[in-house]
Amino acid sequence: MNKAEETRNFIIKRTAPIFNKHGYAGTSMSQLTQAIKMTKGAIYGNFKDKDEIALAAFDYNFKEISQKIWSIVIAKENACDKLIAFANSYIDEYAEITRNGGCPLLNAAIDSDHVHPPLKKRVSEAIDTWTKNVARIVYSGIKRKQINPNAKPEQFASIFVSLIEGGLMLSKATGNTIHLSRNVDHIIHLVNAELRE
Amino acid sequence: MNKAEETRNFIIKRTAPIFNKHGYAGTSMSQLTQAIKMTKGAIYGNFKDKDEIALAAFDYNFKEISQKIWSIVIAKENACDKLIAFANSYIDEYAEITRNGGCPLLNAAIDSDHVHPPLKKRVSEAIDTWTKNVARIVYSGIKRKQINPNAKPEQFASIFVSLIEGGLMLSKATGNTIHLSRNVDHIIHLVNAELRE
DNA sequence: TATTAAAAATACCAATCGGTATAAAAAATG
DNA sequence: CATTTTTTATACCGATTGGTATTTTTAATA
Repeated sequence: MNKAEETRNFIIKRTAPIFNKHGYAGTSMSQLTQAIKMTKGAIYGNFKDKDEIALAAFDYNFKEISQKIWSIVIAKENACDKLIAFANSYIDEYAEITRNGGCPLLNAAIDSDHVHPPLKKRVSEAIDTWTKNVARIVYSGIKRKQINPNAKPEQFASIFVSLIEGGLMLSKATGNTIHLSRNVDHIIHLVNAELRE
Repeated sequence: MNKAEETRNFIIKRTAPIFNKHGYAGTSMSQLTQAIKMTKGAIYGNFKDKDEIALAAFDYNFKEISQKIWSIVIAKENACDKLIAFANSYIDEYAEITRNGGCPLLNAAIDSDHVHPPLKKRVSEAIDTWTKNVARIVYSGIKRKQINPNAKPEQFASIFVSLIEGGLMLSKATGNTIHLSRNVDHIIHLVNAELRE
């Protein structure tokens, strides 16, 4: 990794939480130069414009949390256990997520709309992969006779993701983790009462 | 209503969707003057600063949708029917909500964080009243023997609001209403299968 | 280590930002 | 209808915006 790649990664890492906290319009170049303790020359030498950093920042933020969650999920054998571990990991990671400005998917979904079409497209794709991954766990569970064959994977995926994102929003906005906790409890209840074979 | 009040209301009505779509930082005074087809004199003659318009805009947006939904809810007698009508009204109003830039509560929750403390406080209060209103319907249903006494009103309220907000986010971000539909279906299922006596 | 190539710092750009002081216009009031 | 008061338009403010051209510094290479 040469110097350029090194600083490019450094810039993304340092500015990613700023974009996540303040949004695209709310983040200024001066905030970024302050955060990286470098000048605009360093930024514009490695990025075309503000848009390119914002997109890279979203990719970074999303990848960071995805990898963390996914490593927890793949460690479980049973499909139901995967889903429960998935949901519980948001409780475990809640402090870290809020420290970085909240769920990057939720933030970018709201922030990008009417403002940043390429970012909006990326958010839409990220939602698709997320819901499909949840549905895939359910399908796999059905095939392996761990989950009730009458289960509706896509329906469950929408509910699952909505409860996580909605819970994160409510808890972060009110400063009360109880909303997320209740939602995760409900997910676990759904898995055990309606999915588990 | 004198001229000042008239234009104040006019400004709020016209600028409210702009703040909802673009967020506080993403909305400029020039966008506002363009929307109202008046000059800055008209704005600063009726509002102290940008903050004051933003807060008034949020109040307006939230009140508009709240009144619409609430009028549908109070028309029902049975607590379970109230909850179902409540959830269904978001399906009916989905087009109108997205036309105005999405759910003002969700947008302001994301937008205000780390940026606009007074707006964040208002969002937090709005969430409290909303969840409490849902819980109150459940409590009332229990008292009137329409809802299972083992129901947990607060838990249900968190889930209810999360499914609505999460569904709105997913559907708006992906351009696919199916997520909101699935969530409303699940709410109805919960009401009929776990609440209804 | 000398030379070349790349990266970062500096200085600067027009445009726009939110906001204000003042002047013109319109509304309220006697 | 004349006068006063309120409301809106105009002109302007310093500060900051994202971005660029150039110079200096640092890294890579022969």
